[in-house]
Amino acid sequence: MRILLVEDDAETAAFVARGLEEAGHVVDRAADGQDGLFLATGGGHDVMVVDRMLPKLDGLSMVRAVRAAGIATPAIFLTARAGLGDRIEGLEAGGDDYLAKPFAFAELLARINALARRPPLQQEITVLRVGDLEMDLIRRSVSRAGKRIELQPREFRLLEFLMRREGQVVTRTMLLEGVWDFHFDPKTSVVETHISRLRGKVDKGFGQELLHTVRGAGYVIRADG
Amino acid sequence: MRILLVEDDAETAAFVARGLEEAGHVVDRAADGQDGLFLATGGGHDVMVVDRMLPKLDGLSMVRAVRAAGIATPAIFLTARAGLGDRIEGLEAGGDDYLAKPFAFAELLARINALARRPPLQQEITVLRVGDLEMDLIRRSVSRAGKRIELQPREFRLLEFLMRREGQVVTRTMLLEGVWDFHFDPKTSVVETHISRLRGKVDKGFGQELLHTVRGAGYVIRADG
DNA sequence: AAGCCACCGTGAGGATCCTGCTGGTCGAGG
DNA sequence: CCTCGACCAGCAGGATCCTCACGGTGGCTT
Repeated sequence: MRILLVEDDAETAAFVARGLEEAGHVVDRAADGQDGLFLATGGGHDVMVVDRMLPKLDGLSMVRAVRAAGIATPAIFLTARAGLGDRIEGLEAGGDDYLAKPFAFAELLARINALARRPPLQQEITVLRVGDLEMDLIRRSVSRAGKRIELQPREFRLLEFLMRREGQVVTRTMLLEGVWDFHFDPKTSVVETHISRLRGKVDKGFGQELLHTVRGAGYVIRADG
Repeated sequence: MRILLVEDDAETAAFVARGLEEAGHVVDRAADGQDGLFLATGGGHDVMVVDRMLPKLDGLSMVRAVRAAGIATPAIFLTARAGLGDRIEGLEAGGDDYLAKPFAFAELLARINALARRPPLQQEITVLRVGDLEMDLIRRSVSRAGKRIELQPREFRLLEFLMRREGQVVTRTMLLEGVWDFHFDPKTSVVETHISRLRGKVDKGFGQELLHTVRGAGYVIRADG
């Protein structure tokens, strides 16, 4: 999930960002309302987490402006104050939820999940399968033909990205954005290197190959020939 | 889709161009506004992606000039700055959209599709069919009578070009421009060679032939006799 | 605080694959 | 039967990709 975090206090921002990333989300950050507005209007976020007090453009106005731009991304406000009046103001501005600092991180996560309208744990996809390859997202474990495979964090993200798009060709650019969060060309063979490592663990020694390269385009994971 | 990219920073240009090409588009590049204007007035582009800051002729002026020349090709501006004023200026100059650097490439792609007035993702044509031959543009896969066919990048583009024009005679010149991006006659039999290879994979072994030669004119793909 | 270790990106070298060209052959049309 | 366009197998240059070893970094332990 892609989350926009707009928070000026560096410490809080770092804490929240880290927590969200550990939970497997991609986090875009902005330190003031103006930057936040711009990133938000770019769209593509599933949720935005916005501090109410921000330099340049306060959180309330920011979300109002985002809504005016026709963006419906759900918003959660963070605030030092916790009065009822504040809450009403926030909702009127187009916010969807409200959290008073200091807050329990777990609660933020829960609300984010709720807002993104994900069935809370019930129907959620927790196991990806491609052929005899299995990935359990909760246990963070991977196995093929019943045999456990140890993956590094980056390798895991890479494989997850591919498996979620089984059968589709995934371009290098998509991988750099989705797995590395690079928005530029590193001009090195990062992707190839990790694909190679992944192959060593996932394909080598098992009869059928699952990771296929599509020259000039990218990679696919696929069970059939 | 044919896209004109006008960007002076070589790295950014390379990254964007590569991403677009991976996504199956044809990219024409210019490094300054003057060249950009020249290429744009040539027409034939579906979208142009223009940096605002360019040598010789800035992006804004360039697009204004293109519009003055009666070319309506939709334009997307790229910019380092992110102010609202800039956005307005851009729209006034005849730009259709606006993207602040650094931007997520996926977003650029989405906006390009939006501007080209493509049905947004839902109704998009992703599968081409001619007789029992099928091409899935997202999966980049081709199959005939249910049997998977492996195609090289150039072969894929060639077949796609033909299938999009089912029943129409496609001339050698059209192919050279649309598939090879050649704007001159190579005076060799590139086209014939690739048609031949394509036949070997697509027609050979299946009863009915789909690729037909039209002597002195070009080629057609057609299911019936 | 120092040292160790896991993880990851870098860059080079080499393997592999793709593709355009050549030139001989085929076959349609006149 | 002749001519010209089309076909296609084989080849080589070059682009792309794979793999490996190395070193930096940051986290963790002692």
